[in-house]
Amino acid sequence: MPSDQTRTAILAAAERLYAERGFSDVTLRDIVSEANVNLAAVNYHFGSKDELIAELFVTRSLALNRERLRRLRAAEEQGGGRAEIADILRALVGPTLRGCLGPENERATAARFMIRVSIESVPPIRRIRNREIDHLRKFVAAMRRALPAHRDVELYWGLHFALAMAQQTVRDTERLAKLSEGQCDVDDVEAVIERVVRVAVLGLIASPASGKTTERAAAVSAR
Amino acid sequence: MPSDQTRTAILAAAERLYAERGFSDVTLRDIVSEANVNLAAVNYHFGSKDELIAELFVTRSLALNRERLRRLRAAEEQGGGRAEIADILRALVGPTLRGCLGPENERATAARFMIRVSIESVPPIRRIRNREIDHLRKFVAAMRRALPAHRDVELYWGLHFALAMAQQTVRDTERLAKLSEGQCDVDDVEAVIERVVRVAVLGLIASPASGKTTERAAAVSAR
DNA sequence: GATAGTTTCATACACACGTTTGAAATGCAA
DNA sequence: TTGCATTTCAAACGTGTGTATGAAACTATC
Repeated sequence: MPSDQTRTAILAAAERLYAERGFSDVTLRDIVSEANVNLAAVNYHFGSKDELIAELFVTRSLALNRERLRRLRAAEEQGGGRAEIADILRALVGPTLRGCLGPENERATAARFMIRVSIESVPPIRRIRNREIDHLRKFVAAMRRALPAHRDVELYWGLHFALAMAQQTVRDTERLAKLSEGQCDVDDVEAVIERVVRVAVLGLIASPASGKTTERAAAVSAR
Repeated sequence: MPSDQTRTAILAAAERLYAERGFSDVTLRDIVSEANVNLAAVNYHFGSKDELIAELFVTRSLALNRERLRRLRAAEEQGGGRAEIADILRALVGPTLRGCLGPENERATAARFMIRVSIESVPPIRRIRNREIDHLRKFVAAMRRALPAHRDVELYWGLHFALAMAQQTVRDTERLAKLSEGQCDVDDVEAVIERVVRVAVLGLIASPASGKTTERAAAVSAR
């Protein structure tokens, strides 16, 4: 029975450091020092540095996608098979933001790591990352049901922008804080989520390709 | 009189490679090979790898900021000192997108390099990057004049989201293309700019903090 | 408690990196 | 041409990296 104590310690330390400093700036020696294990332990338990990164990515990617889908299904179930567009986007960006922002910095590591992944393209990740497309397609399908009058292009752009705002908020919290001199409260995660969702929905609803844009946008913005 | 032929070749090659593959994946040997110069030339002309990056960044950063400000001033002049919010955001995201997207890949290098800069935080850049805050503050000031009823926080978020959508579009063109199976046309740069500006403006106008959100959002989306 | 399998450890290897060196080549003024 | 400064070049240096090795320590089964 292998005691995966060392394994776990390595994974935790690696994720923490990668999230903080990025892949290229973290060496195996940094990781083993942080995890208080021997240098050779990484290669013994994971085979190589790349496989360690890949394992981290697969684990977190699956968890994030599962959480997103869980919330999407819940929203669709509640609406009898058709979820509101706002709820769909909330299911998409919520898990990412919740994991990255907020005062409690412990759980932030996982999602911050995923953001790193979306930035730096280390070889082992690029292969796995194509699966994300399929995952996102499920959200496009849900959006299609929510906004049947919209052309697909508009939905793609809407999803793209929603993710853009969420990820950039995580990535560049520092700049936003400096620019606003702390006025933009990133600790209130739910408020940030609503903000992202609101703008994304507005952009979708008011899309020039769909009819009745005026009333729809007005209805949303009046909430 | 120093013939800066080598210098220029190094700068061009470095920018091209950094834009393509990021800083950490490009070695000096890659650069000098691409530029067809000797390995020692980099240290002779620039002192170190970091100083080469810094020089690239300073040059491009100044150029981008200058272009942005030029367009902002033009918009303000045309409006008699007060520019429309859409024109302000256009002046902000336009130069970035124009430099990065579009079919002609030659000029794309410069802006794509700047995007890399905004992603990877190599030490020499982090120092210089604080100046960007001051630059962005000028746009906040212009936005304040355009939307005097808005609280500053809303303006910060609006600017943040506009930049987010622009930068993510540049950064993740590939994912958007794959997801939409080529339906999202990123080659029509001006259309992309309008798309980003429109969504950002909608988010600002319909901001819950300002009065009369409904009519404003309706007016914009009806255009 | 002996033994086989698993895990840890100190150490070393091979390599790629940024940088340095000193000589050769080049350009330019007198 | 001569003399001097600038620029190029091949080669090497030192360092930090991921990985490999083989012995030691540990664990569990009989």
